[in-house]
Amino acid sequence: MTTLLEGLNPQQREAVQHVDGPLLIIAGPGSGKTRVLVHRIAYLVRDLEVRPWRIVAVTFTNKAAREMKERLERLMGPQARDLTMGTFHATCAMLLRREGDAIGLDRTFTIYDDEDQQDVIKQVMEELELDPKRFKPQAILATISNAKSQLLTAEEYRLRVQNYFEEVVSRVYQRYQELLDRANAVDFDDLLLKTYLLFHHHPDILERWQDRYLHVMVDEFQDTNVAQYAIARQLSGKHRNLCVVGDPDQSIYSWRNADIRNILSFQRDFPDAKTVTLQHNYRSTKTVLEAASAVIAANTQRIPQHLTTSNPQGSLITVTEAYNEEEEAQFILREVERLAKTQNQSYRDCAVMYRTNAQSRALEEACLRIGVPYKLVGGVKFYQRREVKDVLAYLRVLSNPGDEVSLARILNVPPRGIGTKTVDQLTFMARARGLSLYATLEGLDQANPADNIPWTPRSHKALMGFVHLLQGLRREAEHLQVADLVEAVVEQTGMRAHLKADRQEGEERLENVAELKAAAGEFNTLDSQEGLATLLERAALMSDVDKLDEEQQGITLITLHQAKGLEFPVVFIAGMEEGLLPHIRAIRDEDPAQMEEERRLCYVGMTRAKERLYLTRAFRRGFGGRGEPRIASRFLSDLPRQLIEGAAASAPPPAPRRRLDLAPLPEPANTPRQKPPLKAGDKVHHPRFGEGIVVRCVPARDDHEVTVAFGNGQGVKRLLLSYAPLTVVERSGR
DNA sequence: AAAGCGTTTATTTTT
DNA sequence: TAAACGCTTT
Repeated sequence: MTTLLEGLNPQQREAVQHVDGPLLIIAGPGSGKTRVLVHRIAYLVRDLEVRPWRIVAVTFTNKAAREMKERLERLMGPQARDLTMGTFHATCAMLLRREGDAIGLDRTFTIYDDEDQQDVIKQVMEELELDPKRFKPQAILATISNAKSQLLTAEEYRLRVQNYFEEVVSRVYQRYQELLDRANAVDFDDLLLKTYLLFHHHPDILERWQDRYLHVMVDEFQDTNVAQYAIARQLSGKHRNLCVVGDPDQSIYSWRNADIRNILSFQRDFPDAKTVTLQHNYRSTKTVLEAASAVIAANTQRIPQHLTTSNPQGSLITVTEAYNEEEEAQFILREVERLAKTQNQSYRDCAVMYRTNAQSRALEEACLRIGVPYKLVGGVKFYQRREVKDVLAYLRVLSNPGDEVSLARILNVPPRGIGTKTVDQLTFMARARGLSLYATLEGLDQANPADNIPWTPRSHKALMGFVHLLQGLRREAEHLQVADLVEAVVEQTGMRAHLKADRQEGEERLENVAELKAAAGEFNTLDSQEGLATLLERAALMSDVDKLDEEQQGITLITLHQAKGLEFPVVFIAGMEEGLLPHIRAIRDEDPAQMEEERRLCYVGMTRAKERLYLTRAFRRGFGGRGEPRIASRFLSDLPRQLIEGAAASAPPPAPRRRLDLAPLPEPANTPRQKPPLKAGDKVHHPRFGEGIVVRCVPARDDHEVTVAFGNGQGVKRLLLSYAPLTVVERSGR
């Protein structure tokens, strides 16, 4: 038996050993916080004889939970399986399945994803005769989500309405919730809100769980929202052993309503909390750490950290400018190849990170062209692909016939002659009779000609066929193993035949369906109902990072957000440009808080690197066809010069290269040297922004960066002289 | 009812 | 750019 405290530094040891009362661990990147959490749990179980089932640990992704559990199994054997470990959402789903009865939630409830939610919102808006152009469903949904994250129910939200938009939201929220409740469905936010309400209104139930959980731990605390923190407090309310781990500098999910103030609230709510700070980095080279620290230091709303490392200085950070997106990707892959050949670096050691998913395309294409294997994280999520969701919708209805979003989705999938008009009339009929859609459908079986049926005999026959199909499948669902049920659905609904008929994408779609069946196979050991429920829950709560396989060969393509918590020997961050990182939105909104979050995102990306870090950008990026000229990210200028090699250290870059294997792009109309630099005070004209006055013009690479203040509320723009279609209206006096 | 066509429009991050 | 929408045709 190894000693659990061996090999820990004093601060880590302090965190592991503080087991009585609240504990806040501020853990810098690479400071071994997972190690601390794992050892702390093992210490509790092995040395202090806490029963594993009395510990709950909440992680940010299912993957993190799985890995932690695996490590714990190695330390303490199979009893690690008794630990409660998962994301907030998964943990709450578990609690609600067990206790939901108390708040009128049937255990077969369906979890609605973003797409399902939008369907409901649109339906509600139609019902309330709200113009989706005036009020974007997206925006309404986001506002509702925000309210829920702060534990505001529809009623409570209504009391706080401040303006007309919120008034509209309030009405939609009310009806939206009615529909969800009636469908025995919850959305992501409900998983949290309803858990909170369950405990809030049923102190007896809360007490049972409070008794059970002697220790509550929360990882990635900086990215929790108000509801999540409230639940953590509820659960730990009795024993007060709440341990939270986080790093304010790595808070990057405020757009998902994460509230960095939770850290301050924690200190206020638990004034006796012990705080441990982990600032020694075991991951990165000195160079990487210094550079990242320099970038994050520019944030004003933060507590300064001093990160240290005993790791070697390591190689310089490479900053590269490519002509366009394709060349950027090509540079990255050439470099990957070079490292593989000369540095004996394996593909799986390399990751390319970017701000937006759209950027993955150029990278993917380059991988395919050059023949480098890759693992794409995210993009179009597996469980959200149309054909997969269609099959899942059938399964959801079989499990929970009240799920009207799914029922509406499959009524005519594959096409069976039930058109929008028939569906509308069916919905109307259900409303009129006060029945669910499903009950109305089943009722059609006994319909007699006296009921004036508002559709043609042909439609009626189609509807009856559908009813019988579902009834047959429901019977089979009772005894079939999940994978076989998937098979039955694909076969009997005619989806297989329908997909086969699609020459273009049919094959790929069938493969996806087969993959779903394989995923279902994992739950074949469970009994039919349990297996079905587990598959549906997995489909709803699985994230893409969860599926990332470190063992698999290939470079990783991943967004900066998803990269949180991961590490790679070699990291490329692509698209270091104004408008991308920081994102245009943070610039346009001129919101310092958003801008600081962009900077944190950059920091998170940089600190993923263990040995080598590359920051790349493109002069032009395909956006609406013809590439627009781009300006270097402001974050690049925060890098200490001596840590950088490559173009951006202000040395002139190589002239834009032409790619040989593609048709040459047209040369820009004006090459830099033909255009005399402008001077401050010059009056210029831009076809889009109109007239403006030059504020500044400085040499940048083999070009000039011009800052122009435009009139007409266009604001101040930074442009590249060679690419901006500027014409001089008037020279300032000289 | 369904496929096909042209137009618009909006561009982040995801449990 | 490309997705999503709405309109028209078959």
